[in-house]
Amino acid sequence: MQVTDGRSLAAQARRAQIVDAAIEVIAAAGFAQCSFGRIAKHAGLSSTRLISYHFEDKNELIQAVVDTVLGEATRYVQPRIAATADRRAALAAYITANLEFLHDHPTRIRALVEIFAGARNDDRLTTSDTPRAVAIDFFRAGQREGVFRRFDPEVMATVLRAAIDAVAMQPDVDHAAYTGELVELFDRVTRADPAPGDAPRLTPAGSGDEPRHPRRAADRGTERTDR
Amino acid sequence: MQVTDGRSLAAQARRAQIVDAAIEVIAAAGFAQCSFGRIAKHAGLSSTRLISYHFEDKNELIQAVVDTVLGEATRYVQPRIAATADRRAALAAYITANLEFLHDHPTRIRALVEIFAGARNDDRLTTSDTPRAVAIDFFRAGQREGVFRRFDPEVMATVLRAAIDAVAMQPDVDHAAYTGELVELFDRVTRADPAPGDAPRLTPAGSGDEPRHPRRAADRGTERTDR
Amino acid sequence: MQVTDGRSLAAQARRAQIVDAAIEVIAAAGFAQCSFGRIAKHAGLSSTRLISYHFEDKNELIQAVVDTVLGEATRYVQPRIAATADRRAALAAYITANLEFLHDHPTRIRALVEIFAGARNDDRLTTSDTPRAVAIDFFRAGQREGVFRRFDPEVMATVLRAAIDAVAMQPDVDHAAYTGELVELFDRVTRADPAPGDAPRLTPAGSGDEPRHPRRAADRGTERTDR
Amino acid sequence: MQVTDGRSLAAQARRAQIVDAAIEVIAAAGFAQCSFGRIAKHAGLSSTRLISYHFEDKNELIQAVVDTVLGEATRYVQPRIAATADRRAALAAYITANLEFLHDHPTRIRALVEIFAGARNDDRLTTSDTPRAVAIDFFRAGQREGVFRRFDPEVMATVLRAAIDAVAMQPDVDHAAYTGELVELFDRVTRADPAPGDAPRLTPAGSGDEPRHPRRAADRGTERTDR
DNA sequence: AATGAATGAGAGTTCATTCAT
DNA sequence: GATGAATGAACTCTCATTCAT
Repeated sequence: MQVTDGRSLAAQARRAQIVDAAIEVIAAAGFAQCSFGRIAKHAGLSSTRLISYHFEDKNELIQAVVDTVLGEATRYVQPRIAATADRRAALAAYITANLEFLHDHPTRIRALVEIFAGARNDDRLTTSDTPRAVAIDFFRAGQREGVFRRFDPEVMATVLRAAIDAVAMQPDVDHAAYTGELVELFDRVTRADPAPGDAPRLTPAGSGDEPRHPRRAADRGTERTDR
Repeated sequence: MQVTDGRSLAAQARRAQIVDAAIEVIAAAGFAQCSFGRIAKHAGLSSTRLISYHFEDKNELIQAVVDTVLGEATRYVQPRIAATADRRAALAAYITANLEFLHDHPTRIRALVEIFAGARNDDRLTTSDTPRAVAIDFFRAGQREGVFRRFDPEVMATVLRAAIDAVAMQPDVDHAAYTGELVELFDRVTRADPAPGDAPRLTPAGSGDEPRHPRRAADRGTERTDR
Repeated sequence: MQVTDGRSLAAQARRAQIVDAAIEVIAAAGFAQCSFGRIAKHAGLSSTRLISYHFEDKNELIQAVVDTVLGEATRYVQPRIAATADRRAALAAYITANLEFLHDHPTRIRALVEIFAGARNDDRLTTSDTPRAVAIDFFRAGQREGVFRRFDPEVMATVLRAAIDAVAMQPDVDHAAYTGELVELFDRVTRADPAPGDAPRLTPAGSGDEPRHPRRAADRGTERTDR
Repeated sequence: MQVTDGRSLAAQARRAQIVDAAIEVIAAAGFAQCSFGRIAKHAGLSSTRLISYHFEDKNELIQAVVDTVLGEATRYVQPRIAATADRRAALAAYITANLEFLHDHPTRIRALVEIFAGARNDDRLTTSDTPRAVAIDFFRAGQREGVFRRFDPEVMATVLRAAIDAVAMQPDVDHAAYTGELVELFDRVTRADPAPGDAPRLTPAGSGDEPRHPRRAADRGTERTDR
């Protein structure tokens, strides 16, 4: 009976199975319809009792879904941002990676958005270090460096997250097209106004042209996390 | 028993009362918690029977909520758009009016967003002439006129609506600040790139400077509706 | 649809039926076993839903049981006390009437005692004007009049109520014997010590010998209520 | 693995730990809420399995609680009674010792009372030699000796136990005051009526004045046990 | 136009217990 | 001696809806 995080391997596997079933139910039928009964049926469990055995209550299950998907997304996005060399490339990479992950795992992200849309404050979901907060810090840093123009970082973060989340709920999406458009859009709207006769255009994410304001090591920690 | 739309005045008043109660419940507790029981209690009705008496089923009630709020918003926004003289001013007016209405009637818009976030396709909500569709047409027209640059109108419409709806769910919002930021943001990102030595900047909504491409009458009908 | 207390006659009858069934279940099986399911089965109802239709929740049902039985007991005991002419006779009448009611309606009182023994403070049972409080006031008044000796009224009230309630839970009780014994016991222990050469003995309740300290009208209100 | 009563020392310790946890849960939350789950959580056990491992079923656990507390109380009370020289002093000592133990171990006695109030006959609690039975024998013996007047020993025993148990459930009790009052009360109500010109008053427990009817050795065994 | 009464289905949660090891 | 996994039954409560007036 090997134990890793205070739970046996068997228990971890069961929890993962239940979490996966919950994700699929939420993505397919919505947060409101995500009952233990539906999850049990979807996962092929004999009774709902197995769910309440492995999770303290429904909140803990939903929290596990959030933590799982958020963790997966972070592990996907973070290295791609770390690989960039400047703010504008990092912003492009952030959008690109988010939409790629969303393209590869549409149900998981849709479940996440459903939960955030459907859960109330009294459900006590803990989303420490929310993606929006991370984005705000990122924009602030870029403004200090002079890479970004003077906009309200909170507003911009709200719009950025709203735009990405909206894609998750859109039924038939051309992800490549959306990616290009959003990268262009947010580059246009964040970059510092060029000095006359100087018009650097952002090339698509990953092209790796030299940044004018290379990111300092000190900033690295800030944008590691994403939604 | 005077009749206007197939319903007596008394019945219309009752329906309005119930719709208002539903709006308040949804805005306060979320779409998921919006049961007949809650609505009845909130409205001070002795039983839920009164609700199912005036509405065929829950879908019809929710549909009535959507139609009511959407109608109110349209009647608020549309004249403010019609009063503008060019596309860019119209876009600014659209954003401004939306956020103004949202500021004046936060619960009503929040209820709307909750419904759209929480309702599923199988709930058969008919949102003919959706705000997003209107926005798409608007952007297309602006591109034909040469006022807007070449972006994907569907993506832009998605982002525009997502940004506005996000404000509705934000807890403590400085509406004036958000308005200014969003107007600036969407002007920046939609306007055609200036020819060299030519840089018209959008002045705040309502300033009424002469448009370069006056809107044609033929377009008028299209953007009348909003969210 | 005649209405008396905000409820139709039919609803009142249903509630009474359910309350009666609850009383019988509690008396027979204990407070802990008093589930909606048991009550429904005992009352011959098709589902528990009928119970939760007529009562807001389980607390309200239990509260209704308490109010019902307490009301019945009060209506039985109070006139018998009012008919007495002095404190000592009133005390005897109080005990006698309590045990008589208990003899005639053993299940109802047993249900009451079960509830008070089994319910916790967080169940929010409101027993304003508790029998113990009434007894305390009664003893205090008797002491002021000089009829009762100097004992702690709170302790005496606790013992008096405990003694009566204990009878309710005793399986095979000779009520007549218990009545005589308790009357004698509490008379002995409460009456003022006689002056030398003066030994008034209490004759059994209802014998109607002249009291030394006739109760004043002003006191009448105090001992109206019983458990 | 040393064995004393058919169980190893380790097993005995575990059982004692579980019994203690059960006592605390019952005293704090009531008999109805005393589930294996609550006990396990309170005792810091990882699962309820440990409880059902050490106890055949719930009845055995509750029986163990009763035996434990009853044994403790007996070991506390019995010597204090044995140290007295006559019936009336013994009665005073009985009350005094009971309330002292109750004062020192309020949760344990409260748990006991909760169990007796909440448990049903079908729970098969064996309380051989119940405190009430002991008290009956005690009163009978005192009557034979002429120390106690002619009352019904069963009624008196019921009242005595009810009075003591009631103190256990009273929230904020002045134990010293209650002790004095109860001693005085039960002395008054049990003692033989004095012959004219002869008025022996009971002095507080332990004063050790010579009894008129010294207890015979044959009675000693009877009143050893208490509740 | 309005209402009371009733209902079956399903929600999450708790329960003591059994089967393994 | 101790434990994890699993389970069926029962719990209170909420749901939208139907049948009567």
